[in-house]
Amino acid sequence: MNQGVKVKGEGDADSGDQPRSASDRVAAAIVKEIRMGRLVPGQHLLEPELTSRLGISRGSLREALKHLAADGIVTLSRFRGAYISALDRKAVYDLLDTLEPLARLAARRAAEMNTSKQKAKELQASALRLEELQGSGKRGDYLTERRYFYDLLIEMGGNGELARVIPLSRADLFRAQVETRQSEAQRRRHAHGYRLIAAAVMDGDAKKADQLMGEHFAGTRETMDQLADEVFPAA
Amino acid sequence: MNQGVKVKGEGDADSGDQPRSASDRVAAAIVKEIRMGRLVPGQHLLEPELTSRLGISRGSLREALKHLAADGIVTLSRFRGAYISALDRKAVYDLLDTLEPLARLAARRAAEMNTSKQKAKELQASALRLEELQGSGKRGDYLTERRYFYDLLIEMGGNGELARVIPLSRADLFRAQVETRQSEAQRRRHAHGYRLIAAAVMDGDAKKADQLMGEHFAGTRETMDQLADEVFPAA
DNA sequence: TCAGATAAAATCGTCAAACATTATTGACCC
DNA sequence: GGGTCAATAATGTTTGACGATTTTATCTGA
Repeated sequence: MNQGVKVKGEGDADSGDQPRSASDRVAAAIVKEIRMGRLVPGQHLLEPELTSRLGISRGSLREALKHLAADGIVTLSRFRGAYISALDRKAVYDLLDTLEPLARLAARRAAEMNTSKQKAKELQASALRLEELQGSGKRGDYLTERRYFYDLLIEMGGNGELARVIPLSRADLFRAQVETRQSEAQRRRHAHGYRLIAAAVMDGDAKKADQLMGEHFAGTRETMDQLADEVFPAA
Repeated sequence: MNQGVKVKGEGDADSGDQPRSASDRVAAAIVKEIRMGRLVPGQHLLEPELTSRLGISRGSLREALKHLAADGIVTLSRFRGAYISALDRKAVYDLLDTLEPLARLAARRAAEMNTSKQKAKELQASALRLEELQGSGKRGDYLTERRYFYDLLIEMGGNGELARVIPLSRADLFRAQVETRQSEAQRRRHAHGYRLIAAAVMDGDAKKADQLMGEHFAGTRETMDQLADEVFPAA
């Protein structure tokens, strides 16, 4: 059996530099617009409007929407179209419970793979930028930098599966939804957590990086507990 | 800003009973064929062949392939098409590292939510079927039952995010790749692990369910260590 | 005026056909 | 056998079409 099947593994990894397809570009554009606040949770995405604005065909757009729906960023409803997902309180806690062990794994692995001090420095630089951007009012820039921080952390760990699975885009959505509703102190604590984590990674202290990420999530849960119900859509 | 945006949350959850789209059916069909061994890792998926065999248009097929690529089940290479992903050794260990904390979370939550004894019994029944199917030679049936076991475990936990994130289909792919290469003892241990987990869930012993799932993964890693290199594609 | 029924418009899901771009194949030549 | 180049096949993307369904607008009657 299986005669003459050409095996194409994953090690090829030529997927990094090949030009992205139209649907990938569209998906990235939509996630970016969410971070920037131009698309808000609950918003209805109309195919005619998007195809004309982004200059692509319906087919490519639908591929992108399918992708985003798989990531949980948009919700597809038959014959009613695509909506930017809105996370209710339970969905947020579920997201945090799921994201936490993955983020801790990422932090641990990044600290263990301390081969590249270059990347670790970049991580610290990103953490510093986060503390600067926090409170500057540039919400979109803060969220974009935060996403970069996580992408870097995961890349450092070198676990390709984690990079595929960890719901960072969904976390973007969650952050975009609650970011403006937090107090100054809450925002400051959040940004400061990243600097502590980056320092532990730089030190190669995997156990501490893991623990700090856990405390970071504990802080986020505390913040969520304090948020008013109006932040979340009706259950 | 954001004037007049109708908020559509996720609580609606009417997505359960609405008829599946063509692309969803196709994606499910392909995953099933992988479990059944009719599609093997590394195999090239040709659009003309699939559209005619499955009776759908190219557009719908491409949506399905995009979905599967997001799940890491097929690898898309520009202008060269879709291949069933082949996991090399590192990818397998990465998958196990990522999957383990999620599976433990699922087991813990399922044990905590011990409201529905009905579901717990179903879980135990599934575990029993797994021990029967193990060694029966019905590889496809075993993998399908195993997938059902995990789906049930996750559903019991009630964490929707976990259900979206956990890479079960990728685990299916991994299992399909190595299942026939395991020894009788390895297969028996694997199947038996599920029964122990189901029992802990039934008892509502979250800590034990978590720990047992961890041991289950330790066993799987041990099995992987013992497998020959020929099982995996060239790095 | 307003609630309910009806018609019209808009939108989605799917398919079919077409064209441009790229990879693969195979003939040809040395 | 190895290399060059045209023919072939497959993919990426677009456009147009049609039925199904939802949403919006209009009309009616109380």
